Amino acid sequence: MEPKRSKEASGGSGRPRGRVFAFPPSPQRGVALYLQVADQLRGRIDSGELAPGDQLPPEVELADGFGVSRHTVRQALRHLRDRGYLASRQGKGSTVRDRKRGLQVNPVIGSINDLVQFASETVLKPVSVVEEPAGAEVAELLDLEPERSRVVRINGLRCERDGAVFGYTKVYVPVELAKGLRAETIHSVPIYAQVERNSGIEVAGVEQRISAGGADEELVEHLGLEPHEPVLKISRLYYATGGAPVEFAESFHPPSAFEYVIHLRKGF
Amino acid sequence: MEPKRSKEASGGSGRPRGRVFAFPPSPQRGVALYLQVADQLRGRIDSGELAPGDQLPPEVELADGFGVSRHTVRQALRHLRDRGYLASRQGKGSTVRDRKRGLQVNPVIGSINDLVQFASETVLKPVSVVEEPAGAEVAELLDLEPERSRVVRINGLRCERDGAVFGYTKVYVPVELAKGLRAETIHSVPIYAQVERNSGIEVAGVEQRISAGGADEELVEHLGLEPHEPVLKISRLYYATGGAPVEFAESFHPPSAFEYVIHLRKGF
DNA sequence: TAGTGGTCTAGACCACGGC
DNA sequence: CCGTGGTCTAGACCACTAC
Repeated sequence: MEPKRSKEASGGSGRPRGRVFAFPPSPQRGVALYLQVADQLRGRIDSGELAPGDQLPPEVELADGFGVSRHTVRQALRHLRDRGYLASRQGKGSTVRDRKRGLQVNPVIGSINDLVQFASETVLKPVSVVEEPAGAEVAELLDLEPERSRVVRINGLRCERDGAVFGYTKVYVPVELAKGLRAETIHSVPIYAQVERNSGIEVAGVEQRISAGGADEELVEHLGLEPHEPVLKISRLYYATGGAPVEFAESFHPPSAFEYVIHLRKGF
Repeated sequence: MEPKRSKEASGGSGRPRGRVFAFPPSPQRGVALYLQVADQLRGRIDSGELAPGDQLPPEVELADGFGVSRHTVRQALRHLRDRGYLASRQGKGSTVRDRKRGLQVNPVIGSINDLVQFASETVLKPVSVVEEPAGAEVAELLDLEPERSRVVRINGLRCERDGAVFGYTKVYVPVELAKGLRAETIHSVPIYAQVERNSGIEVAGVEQRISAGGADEELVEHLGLEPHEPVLKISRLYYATGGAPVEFAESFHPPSAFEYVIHLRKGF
């Protein structure tokens, strides 16, 4: 017994005790233990120390190595499994999965939170920000008058936090809703979130259409592709509670750098 | 202590002891306790006894009512949360979600049932059915031994009921699971459904990866595309309850003929 | 038979939300 | 301050896989 530890963080933080898989410098306080464990493992995966196909040590061994209980290790593994990093099979073990950069729509529900999560893990590096008349297609989608209505268009590179580019995005926002858009925060704060905050309009949903296309000059230039090279095209229409469109975005991704993963499970 | 229970099922099954939320008739043996708890709760939700917006009893109370530990209750709640039935907030409690609206309805494909629906509305016109050794990639995905294991491969055209072709599909099934596959029914009965029926294995989920690629000779021939023309590529890995892969399928669609639409709505 | 993940219990402290 | 979900420990048995 005696689960006492006189803790300070959520549920307590760890004290190094194990060996091989222990926390290197010092466990962060204030962060859930299982997240620290998951981060450690994810780091080993991202760094290539654990390659796709590799088998993880048994849970009990991990628990011992990290100096945590097996339950905590399992929580960490579940976290990584949910995010596509691992696969586990009873009686066999857990193995590292091949995970391209991509949007994971998880368990069954693709909630908008997945999108938020995804956006917060990536960076939009603006290439151009212009105000212009809405073209026919954009006007149609945003419920504006073609040519007469004006939109703010933001083109930029989709990057990982480490700078790796995995896509090119064009975002269209009606000028009226783009008032408070700050160029300085575009790279880190999702545009739809800024629009939400500035306009008071709440984004209630997103309609995504996934298709394929060939690279045009713009993509060739910014993504270093060959002309007409196949790219994954994802267009998103954000709309407010009443159904009014708020923002339209098109993203283009080289298939080698991005994959859209959807998990469907048999419902009840 | 004394966690002994001399059980027969996985981790033991429950014995009615609680009151309000106890198991009515008799808990099924052989089914995980947390699934039985989840089923009970889901029943109350589906029947309307627990309506959207309603708050669930606290976890400790549920645990007491069902006569299980809080951990088991939490596992059940997580199960339901993952499936869009519930939302939980620290300090507040768990509430029933409006699953109709809260879940992204996907006009094309959204849950596994939509996939069934989709498959039943379309036709697979077989071009070739062959038995062959599993290649490296397919063996990896289906958890088979490369070259030694054999698979049945079915290539065919995806058509609307009216005959319009909108894609090309390659399906791989381990020979052991393909025994009862009848060529005559391939066009109308989804292959995974036939595998299910013949093998007794139940498909529990599907992992879909959406990407883009260029048309190869096979696609040029059967879909009438230009070489290297961009196509939408969707790979599906069907797996059974334990996670064992059952079937792998690759579909290729010209962007002009097929679009993947996903609708996300703001949950809590 | 041994190893590994899956399930379960009993009990405890912490953080958040509202009173 | 209290109630509720979130996290964590320690220990145990079961089921599936492979040897």
